[in-house]
Amino acid sequence: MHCHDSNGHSSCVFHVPIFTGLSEQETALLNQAIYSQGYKKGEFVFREGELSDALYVIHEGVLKVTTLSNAGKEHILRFLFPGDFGGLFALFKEGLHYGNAEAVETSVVCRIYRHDLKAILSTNSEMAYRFLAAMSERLRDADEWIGSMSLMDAERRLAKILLLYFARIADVGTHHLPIAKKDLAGMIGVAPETVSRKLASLEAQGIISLEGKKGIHIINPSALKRISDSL
Amino acid sequence: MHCHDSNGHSSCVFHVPIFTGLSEQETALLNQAIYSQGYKKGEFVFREGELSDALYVIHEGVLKVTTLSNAGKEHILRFLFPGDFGGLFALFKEGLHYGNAEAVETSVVCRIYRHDLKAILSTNSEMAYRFLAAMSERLRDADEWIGSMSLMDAERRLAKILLLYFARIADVGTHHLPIAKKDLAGMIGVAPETVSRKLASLEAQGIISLEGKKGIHIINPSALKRISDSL
DNA sequence: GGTTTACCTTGATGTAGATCAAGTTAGATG
DNA sequence: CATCTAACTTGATCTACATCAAGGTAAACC
Repeated sequence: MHCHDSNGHSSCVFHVPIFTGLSEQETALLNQAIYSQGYKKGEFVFREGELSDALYVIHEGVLKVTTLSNAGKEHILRFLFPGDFGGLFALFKEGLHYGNAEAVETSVVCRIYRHDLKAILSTNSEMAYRFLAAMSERLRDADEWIGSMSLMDAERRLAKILLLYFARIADVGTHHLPIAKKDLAGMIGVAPETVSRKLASLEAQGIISLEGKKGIHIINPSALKRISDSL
Repeated sequence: MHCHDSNGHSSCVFHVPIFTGLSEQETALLNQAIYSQGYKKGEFVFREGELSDALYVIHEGVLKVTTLSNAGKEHILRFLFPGDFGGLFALFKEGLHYGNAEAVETSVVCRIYRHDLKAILSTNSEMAYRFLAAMSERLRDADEWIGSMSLMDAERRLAKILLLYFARIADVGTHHLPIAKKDLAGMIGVAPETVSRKLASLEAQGIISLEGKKGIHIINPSALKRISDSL
């Protein structure tokens, strides 16, 4: 299925920074190469160990990317929001996916096959360059997170992840985290109980307020920033 | 200074996978664009916060890339060995370096300026594609390491880093780690004392043997593998 | 090559956070 | 809408590792 929105215009990837500034011809080419698919909550877009030859771009919804350790413990690598892309390693290294991508809520994901992407990249070096820039940014984020994991305590990491995700969430226009707290725990590498306690502590300090299971309101973002920067 | 080895042939980057398969003309172009510089132990190739417009490729020696937390605690992101490259973020995002690159021993580093690299990439899409592949591999490594940091204990992380670096070191042809143990500690995010104790424990189990300050011999790599994979 | 210095080792103590356990609640499901 | 179930909370205990402290030792430097 090709990817068009209700107006009949192409959609999916055209609001993604990497794909901006294409000529009309290239746009048409790219548009032809896009396949979209819907996923319900809990469904997998791809799984660890699968062979793949496509780039995945999130159009709607949220995916979580996880890896399983040999003993079966799950670790959450990242969440993907609209405009984010995934599956890079399997795409470029012609290898296997090293993570699972699971829909956290009903989602639409666009797919561009390697063959088509390669063709577009080879005629558009600006786009290839933007791709390199986007990947170096992701690499920077990963490096920063490695640093945080190794020298920040649970409270600081929590403050950091809250700021990080609410910055993304604010784009989407809601302050309701579509993420279970145990998943939050999985991301920052602590036990769910610890997240519970730390969130309660932040609420007691008046920095955030909690409502229901997934409702987290940031009352005082600069206090969070102070905590996460304090080391 | 342009970069030539003692035979008068171009060197530095031509044994680096990304730069293979260039035409004669492109090789000449690239060769013209390479500047090399020597660094003594302890000297910095670049520093956090500096503006930069070059790609750095390690020719000889070892660099360590570190970040400083706001409070001044150092974390080691990675070591760079001959053939590795660094400075990607500042290069592609036209931003500032987010890490310090320091020579761990006498080193030679080659530099390719953005302007020249861009020119070469734009006429050689295969090379741009190889660059993307190399970066996706580094991203995978970073992701894997984030997972390890969050769900492995000190002993497993130590086993993993030993295997990781000795695989690289073996290429270079020595089993003598050019890295102080406190730096090893900095990489895996534990206290130096813990590294001391865990190494002693591994030696007691007959898996490694220690000699002098930086001498670590891997006696039983598969035992290390078993430890690092056991979760 | 002797001296200096930073690195390393080993032991003792403290603590953040994991784990275990048991009760509570929100939201999914039919 | 009622029920059911997975997620969450809160408390008690336990442990791996950090931190503090005080020698020892290799390597770097003159």
